Amino acid sequence: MKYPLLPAKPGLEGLEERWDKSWEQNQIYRFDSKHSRDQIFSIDTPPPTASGSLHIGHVFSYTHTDCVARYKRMAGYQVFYPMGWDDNGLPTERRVQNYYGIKCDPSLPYDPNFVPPVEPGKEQIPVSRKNFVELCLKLTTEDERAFESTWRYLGLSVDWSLTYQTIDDKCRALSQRAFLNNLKRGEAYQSEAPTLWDVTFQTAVAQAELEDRERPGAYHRVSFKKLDGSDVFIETTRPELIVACVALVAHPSDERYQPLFGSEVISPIFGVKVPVVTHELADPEKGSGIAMVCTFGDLTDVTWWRELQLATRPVIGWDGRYAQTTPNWLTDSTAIAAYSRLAGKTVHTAREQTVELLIETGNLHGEPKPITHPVKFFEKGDKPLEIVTTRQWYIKNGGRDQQLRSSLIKLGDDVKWHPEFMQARYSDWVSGLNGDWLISRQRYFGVPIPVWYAIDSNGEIDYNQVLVPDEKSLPIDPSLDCPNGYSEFQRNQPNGFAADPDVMDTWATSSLTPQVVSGWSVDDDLFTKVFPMDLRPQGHDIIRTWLFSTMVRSYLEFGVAPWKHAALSGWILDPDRKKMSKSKGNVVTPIALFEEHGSDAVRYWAASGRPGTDTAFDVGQMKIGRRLAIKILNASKFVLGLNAAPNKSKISEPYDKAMLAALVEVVTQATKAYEEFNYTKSLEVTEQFFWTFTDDYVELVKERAYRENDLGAESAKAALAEALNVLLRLFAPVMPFVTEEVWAWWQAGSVHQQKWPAASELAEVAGDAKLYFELGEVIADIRRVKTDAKQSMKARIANAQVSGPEDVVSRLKSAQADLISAGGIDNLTWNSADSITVEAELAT
RNA sequence: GGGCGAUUAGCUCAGUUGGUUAGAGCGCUACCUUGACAUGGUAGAGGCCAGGGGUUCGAGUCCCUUAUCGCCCA
Repeated sequence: MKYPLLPAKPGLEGLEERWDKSWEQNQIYRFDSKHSRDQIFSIDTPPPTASGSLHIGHVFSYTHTDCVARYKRMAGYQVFYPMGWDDNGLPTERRVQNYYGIKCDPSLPYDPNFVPPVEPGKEQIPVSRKNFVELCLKLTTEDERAFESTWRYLGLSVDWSLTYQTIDDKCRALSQRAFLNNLKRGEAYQSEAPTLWDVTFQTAVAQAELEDRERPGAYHRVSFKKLDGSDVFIETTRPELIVACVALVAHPSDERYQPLFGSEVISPIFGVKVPVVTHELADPEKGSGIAMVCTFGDLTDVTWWRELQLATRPVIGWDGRYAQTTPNWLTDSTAIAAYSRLAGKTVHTAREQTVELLIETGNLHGEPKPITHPVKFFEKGDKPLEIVTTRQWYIKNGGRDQQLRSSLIKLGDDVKWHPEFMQARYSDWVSGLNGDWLISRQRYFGVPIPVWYAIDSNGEIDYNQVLVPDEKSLPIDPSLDCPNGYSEFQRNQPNGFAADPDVMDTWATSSLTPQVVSGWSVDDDLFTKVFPMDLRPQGHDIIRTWLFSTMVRSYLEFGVAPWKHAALSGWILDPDRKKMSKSKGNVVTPIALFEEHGSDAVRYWAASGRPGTDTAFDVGQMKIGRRLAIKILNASKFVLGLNAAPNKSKISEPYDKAMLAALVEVVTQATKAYEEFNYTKSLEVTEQFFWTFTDDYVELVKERAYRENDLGAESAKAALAEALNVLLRLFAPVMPFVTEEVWAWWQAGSVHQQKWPAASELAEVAGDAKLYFELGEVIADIRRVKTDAKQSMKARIANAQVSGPEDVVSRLKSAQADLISAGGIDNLTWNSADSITVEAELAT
């Protein structure tokens, strides 16, 4: 057998572009739905956020999934492996604002001729919502093109014909349909309630998007007046909310305040009478033990307000500023004058003003005591959240329904978690929920909430009269489309209709990725074949958001878990064990790494990070991967340069059979590892064998293989070719480019469409693996003698004596010709001993 | 404060249901250019398995505890 395609000097350069093109042309990874459910393996790929850049952490986790996908494909499954882009939502808005120097003003009319400036100016140009959305789409399309080429360079075996965007028509329609189903079943509802609110983005924020940050604050000791004129002291970090105070609260068992319970006190500066109430949550240890309840300083205030049915006195508006009009609970002239110093101010300024007022009125006692305390932030925001009362849409998630909560926790048992301990993160999160899922966002680029409201004859919007669209008309934009039975001129008119102005939370759409890719409600045949999906790979940091919300939507719609397996990948840490992030400036761009080390080498590094384990960014590991890739090229070139071809009937030598027996064991272990999604283990056992194969086996059989017209040579060549054939397939999931390159030198088709090696393939020629390891040990001992004597490996050994147990010696004798030639031994003798020992003396 | 995870060679990590003398690669040191490979190869040195206590014939592995680090939650 001659191999005309075998290169004289093999190399890794250019493999990525060449094979990506070939795979695309030959549609190697195209999903074919003409298979039954049990032959299909479906993957619910995480859609990366389009408005950013792919970083090394993405490369890490997506490689893991790709290794599993490639294994499953070779193991005989039709792999359903789509890619999506998460392009709706706030990150895109921000990127578009900064990139073009524009901002969205929904009150403006659409300008079809608007062209954004080449360079963003100092002042952001206001544009209509439609113009804004158009620019979002334009920029995300460009970003997504770049993402796809990065993924192709990395060698992800996705079927690119299945790509989706969370903002595309299909996703918007599906997201709206799912919402309308939730609405129909009573799982989606609107409610006017205190809501965590980001004043910068002017949008509501869900529990899952919260972040506690340590911030400096100060306890201000402030006096309220009892009705008898004496003082009662509270300590507060938010004196600016005195104007919004509705009660004082203390623990029911607190002796100090017993006489006050049920009475009223008068607030400083504003002279408002507020009741003194009791509640278990009031902490006697904290401050003076009695606290001010306001509308709303924090979530505890909301609890007190709700459970004790206190008054509502809102002062902070959606823009984070104090209301211009004087609140109606302030009546006397000093209070009104005092409020004029707060009206229109930010929270920060109002606090300064209130402190001044407290000093002027003699109600601040002592210096404020500085403290550091956790303050709630929107994870993407940089101002503390306020709590404002707004009308919002919610989806039930068990946060207020013990039965649903228990069902969702139990649903976690229907998913197999990798690693297992990740299930605890899920259960803990669900157990700790304290409200339903707030899905409406007061933003522009996203999936619109697909409803309108009737307007009564007085021109007031009636939020109880929700107008919904026909399913067939989805996706709709209620600000552009009309509800059934109305016409456009009735928009915002008495007896007409008004659009819901909000969009849905990004997670409200991305929680539906299994439905999106499976063709739910669009392609029933596909849906039954790929849903529930086999695998959800994702980062463990978004268990509370993406994983949980996906469970919720699937449970509400179908009553089942959306996947059989969830594989949680770890994070990439920089060499100082810090999480890599843009703000630290320690992010590495993937393309530069691919070009420097080769994609296979980068994948090798990624695959050496165990499932669920945080892994250090390590260029050294990529260098090892590169060395392995080069070794694969060279070892293959050696085997094929012998014109070797697989032929089991020619394999006669015991040592050749021993090597194949050892390989059978590797196949068994590598397969078992992949069945547990443990690509790292599989790579490790394969790699370890491969190095013994090249260092020991190849060296030992080399001379025999070079002989001509010799049965021993035929045996060696056939065994080498059989082994190469198996090894290339074992390496293929981790190192798709170099294995494909070598495969093409001597085989037809793509290695990625071959069968995963089975132990049974080699069973008939597998001998006794023990000989493989024992002979390796002996040759290593021979080499050591030469190294110790600082001699070349070519140096002759005059006399060698190999000792060992009888059975070992008899095995080794069956390969003594190989040992003599590889070791350069002139005179070899055997001896009996308890363990293998080698004595050798160099020829002079 | 609660939960989860980690701690093994200078570095990055394996170490299976407890079972001989704890492994690999990188780095380091020495040597070798041999008909696949210098983008190599051969070998060597290097470890109180975080500390303490316990269970056991036997513990890196199981239990308790302390410390340090990371993450999630309050």
